[in-house]
Amino acid sequence: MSERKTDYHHGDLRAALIRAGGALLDEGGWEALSLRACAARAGVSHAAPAHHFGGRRGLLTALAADAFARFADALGHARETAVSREGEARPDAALRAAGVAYVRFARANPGPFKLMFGAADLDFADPEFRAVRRAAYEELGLLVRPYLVDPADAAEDRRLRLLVWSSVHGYAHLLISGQIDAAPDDPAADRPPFDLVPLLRGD
Amino acid sequence: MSERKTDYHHGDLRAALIRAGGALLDEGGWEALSLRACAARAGVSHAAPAHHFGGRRGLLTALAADAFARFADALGHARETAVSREGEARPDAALRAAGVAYVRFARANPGPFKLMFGAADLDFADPEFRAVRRAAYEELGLLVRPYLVDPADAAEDRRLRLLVWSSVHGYAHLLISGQIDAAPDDPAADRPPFDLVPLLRGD
DNA sequence: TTGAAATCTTGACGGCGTCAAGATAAAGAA
DNA sequence: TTCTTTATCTTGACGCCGTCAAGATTTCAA
Repeated sequence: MSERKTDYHHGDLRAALIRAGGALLDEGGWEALSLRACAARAGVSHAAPAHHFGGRRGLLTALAADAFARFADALGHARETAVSREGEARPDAALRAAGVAYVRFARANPGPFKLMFGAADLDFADPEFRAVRRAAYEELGLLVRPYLVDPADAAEDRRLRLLVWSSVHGYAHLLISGQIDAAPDDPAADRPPFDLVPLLRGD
Repeated sequence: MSERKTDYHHGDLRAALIRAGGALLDEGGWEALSLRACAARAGVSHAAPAHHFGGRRGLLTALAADAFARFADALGHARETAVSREGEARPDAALRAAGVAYVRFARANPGPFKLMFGAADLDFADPEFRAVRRAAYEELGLLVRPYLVDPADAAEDRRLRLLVWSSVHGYAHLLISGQIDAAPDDPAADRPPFDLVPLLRGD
């Protein structure tokens, strides 16, 4: 349970606190995450986390950055390993697979997901947080690129990213917010109730 | 400032607390809303709000219900007063107007909006909360109905509601979550970067 | 070896949600 | 009217919280 090795100089306390915070995030969401509980789980004094993260805001931002990295990884993995089924173009398969991966991540990790997008007054100026958010946005760009009529048209690029992002994110967010009645363990709900491909081709 | 009339039996303390809570919601969001601050603003003792709402959860649920009612009103008003422009069908105008109204409400009332959809472990069993949420969902049904191929097809009905709801909600939520860089006072951002009409007709 | 810096602890402060007990006003019964 | 009951609101206390200052301990560089 306790991760400390000695009374002083834990060695890797920052990582241990991230792990402890992640566990608390999964259990009670970010609203219920306290620095003191996080410290207790890591086996250190109540004020230790503030030293590494500046305060609760800093810890939440670090946890959100960690979640964003895993999120971008999940999207990237889905895009790369997507297999085209009979007559399905490769970009179409990648897009659909990423959409499912997006929803699946949100459902499997509601705590981190709500933290990432719940606007818990995170520190948007934090360099690491900026970097992982940018990585996720570029994953989106890779998915949309094949559908651009003019790959150099930045406005079209932005519009297509927003279209696919908004629709998938909206479904995922409504789902985990309890607005849509779906069995929590029903894998069929992982698939958005609309097809992303015609949404992009339709213009 | 103080809304009380006498030391005891305020008379309409519940409504006064809703007003005070709404103001706090606009100022600092639901995360920063405390029963004690709400009580202080209404000019009553620190434990008074708990008596009327059971606790913080009850107050937040009541505030969310209040916000949902105003939200449904905004959508309904947009739908009813939508004017068709040269050659535009009436349902198309209503749908587009409601989409703009949805985003506009979210941007103008980020505090209530995040409370409504932020899944702040509200009391989803509360009768009033259930009623206003249902009213909003039925507003959505009125917008989508004209596009149903078979008005009796419940599955299609649900699918179209989810499509338009997801896309507009996703855009609105990404916007107020700071994920999309847009000037907070830019009215052009009220309009989703996609047209809802072909999204519904496209199938 | 020694001084400085980084790491973590200890203790305290006010604010918070919640509960129990009490005070006061309103409403109903006689 | 007076008495009793009920609803409303206050007071006080409890433990948990984030944060800060000060101290203790370890590491590291000079």
